[in-house]
Amino acid sequence: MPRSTSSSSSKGGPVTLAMVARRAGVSPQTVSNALNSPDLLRPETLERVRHAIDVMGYRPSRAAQTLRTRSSKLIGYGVQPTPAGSATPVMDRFLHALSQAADEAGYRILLFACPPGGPTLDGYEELLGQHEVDGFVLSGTARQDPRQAWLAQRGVPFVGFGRMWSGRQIGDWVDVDGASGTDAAVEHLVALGHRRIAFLGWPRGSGVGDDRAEGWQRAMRRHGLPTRGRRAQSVDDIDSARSAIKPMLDAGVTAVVAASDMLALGCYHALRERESAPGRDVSVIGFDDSPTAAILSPTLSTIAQPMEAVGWECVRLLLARMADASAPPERVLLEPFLVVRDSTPAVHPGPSGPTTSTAAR
Amino acid sequence: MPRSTSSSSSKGGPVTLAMVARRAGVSPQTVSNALNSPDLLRPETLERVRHAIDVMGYRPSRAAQTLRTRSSKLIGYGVQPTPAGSATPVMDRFLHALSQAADEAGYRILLFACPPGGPTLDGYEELLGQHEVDGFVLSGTARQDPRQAWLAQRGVPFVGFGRMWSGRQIGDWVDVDGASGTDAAVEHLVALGHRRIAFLGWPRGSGVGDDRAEGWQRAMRRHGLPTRGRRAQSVDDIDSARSAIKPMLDAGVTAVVAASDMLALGCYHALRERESAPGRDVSVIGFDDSPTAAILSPTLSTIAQPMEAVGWECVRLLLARMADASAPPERVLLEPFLVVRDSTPAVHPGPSGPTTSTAAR
DNA sequence: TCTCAGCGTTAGATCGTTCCAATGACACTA
DNA sequence: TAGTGTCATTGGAACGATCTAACGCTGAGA
Repeated sequence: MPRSTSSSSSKGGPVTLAMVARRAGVSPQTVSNALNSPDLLRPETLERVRHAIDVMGYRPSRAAQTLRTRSSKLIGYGVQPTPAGSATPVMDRFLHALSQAADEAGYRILLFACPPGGPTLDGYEELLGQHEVDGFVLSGTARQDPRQAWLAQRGVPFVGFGRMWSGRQIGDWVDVDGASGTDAAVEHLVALGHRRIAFLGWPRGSGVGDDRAEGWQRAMRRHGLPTRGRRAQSVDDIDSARSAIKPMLDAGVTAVVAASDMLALGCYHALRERESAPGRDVSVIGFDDSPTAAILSPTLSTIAQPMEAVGWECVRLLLARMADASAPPERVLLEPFLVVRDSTPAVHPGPSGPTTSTAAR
Repeated sequence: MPRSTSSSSSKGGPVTLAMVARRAGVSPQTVSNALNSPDLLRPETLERVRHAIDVMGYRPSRAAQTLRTRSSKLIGYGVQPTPAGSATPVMDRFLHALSQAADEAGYRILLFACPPGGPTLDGYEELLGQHEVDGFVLSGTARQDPRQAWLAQRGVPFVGFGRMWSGRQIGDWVDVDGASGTDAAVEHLVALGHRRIAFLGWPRGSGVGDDRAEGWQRAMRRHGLPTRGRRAQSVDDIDSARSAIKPMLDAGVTAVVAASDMLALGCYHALRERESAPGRDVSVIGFDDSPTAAILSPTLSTIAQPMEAVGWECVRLLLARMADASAPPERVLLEPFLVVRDSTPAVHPGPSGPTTSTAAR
């Protein structure tokens, strides 16, 4: 393994295609072909060129490639600062998956700062104007997000993490099936013997929140369980959540499915206030698997979003879109998964007792 | 303000320097000068060129600039996935500040995936080989981090977020003064009337942990308070922390300064176990201001790291290094700040009572 | 009177790569 | 033998910017 990467520091500039060509006794174009269309070369020539490349530690210059091919192999991603204490707590996983998936396809992720307020188009325009990126990954796509339409209009490939909940769907996106998550949460609780299961969600109108509520509702109906009067709503704040869930606890629910870990924590507080214990007296399931969930006491069962998979899928869809701009839009809905912890113990000793034939223990 | 940015989509390719030159009635080079050294142009020519640039919506092509100047205006940053439940909870703030600061200087941040284990050099080598980046920002610099030496050896500009705790200092870095943070924590507690203040840290030998311990120690000494037998240690895990702090509580400490929020949470558990209440009976201060801190009950007072400032400083130092490779290394130590919450209430009704003249209220 | 530095601008070469059209060598059919 | 086609390779021209050296002219210093 020669791999003398030091050659770049041995003499003046870096190793160029022409230098490799001279050494291998071929023309520059042949070296280019050896890299981009190896099947055009005769095997022995290919071997010779490859050897020269290896010995000299040659790496093509991205700048020159970009200039010539008009493709930077860069994907733009706008980082927004976390608004407050919540949201995207696992962004690093997403970003890691994103760059890893990009890397494997020969792309890289280029960051740029999105202003804290709503996402503006300035940053996107600038990156495009300078032909710096081939496409974008959007995240935190809100309702009525102007970016999708703006990008679509000028034919820029993009993929969103998150559906558009209102208006016409534009472009490709990857999202997590919140309904499926809360559905699974209900399934889990029913299997543990619960029948009076409340849902603590956000005020109606937020797409994500309504989606999560819907999964709870459909699972309840499937099991013939009542949903009327079992649904509470609150903004994503502990104290609001605490008071919002009280009536449900008064009504004797034995389990709560919350639309976020923050809301679930509100349940914890409401329970403690009435000297009940989360987990022991009332089971609680959160959503998002925030870092906090694992260290609460009792540790919080929660629905986790497969952030790595989201990252991979974003890159996959984006590459497909860049390969074929006219392909029909692709939308991927990923399944979240339930992380069972201590807030949903296996034996449910609540007032109603187990009603299904779940094997205890 | 014409600013017809649509011109790039009106006809074939993008607007080039030559096109602007033709329109302004000057040579391409003059347009280049208008952008890079405006003082070379006669004011009227400058105005004419600028007008043409504006009307045509011209933006220089980064690829061409990079090819010619051999400077990509890109800064590399390796994203590591969060190891487990801990660390880098506020990475998005850091990244946002980083890209914003870079943007303002005409640079951008390029991500690449660092393997989960130790940081390898492969990624850095590849980015350098292709001349994709002008410098690096390193984070999570561990003791004996090989990257610093490797980069320094080949003259690549870099700046680390985090000191090197062992071995010779290499290159520029930005770090947060942990000792100053714990010092401030002790100051705060003393002002509230506490005198028996314990420190719960990590096992000796970790640079960061020892640094934080040192601040507690020096502040205690300054106030003539005893530190012997007041220092507990534990790995960053709730249960370990809980049992580690027990002896201190038995010894009657009225406040605990912890080296991390996780350890602080261990204190909470230890206190509850003995039917004491964090905040009411014993004050607790954590470190890092993780998202969890604000939602614990009682909410946890904690030392927050100025992540935005760290980001800015990283970029500042890196740019300085790129401008002058032979300048003496610069090291920046930023002050963390105390976020006062409910775990350190103003009135300390512990067994010893307030000893200083803090206004009760 | 002669030299020379400075003025704002320009022509031409250059960075390292890929695209396009054309090359020569070779085997195949007619 | 000439014609046709395929294959592997090549020369030259972009891509869009910046760098260097020089343009013709003016006014100051010798």
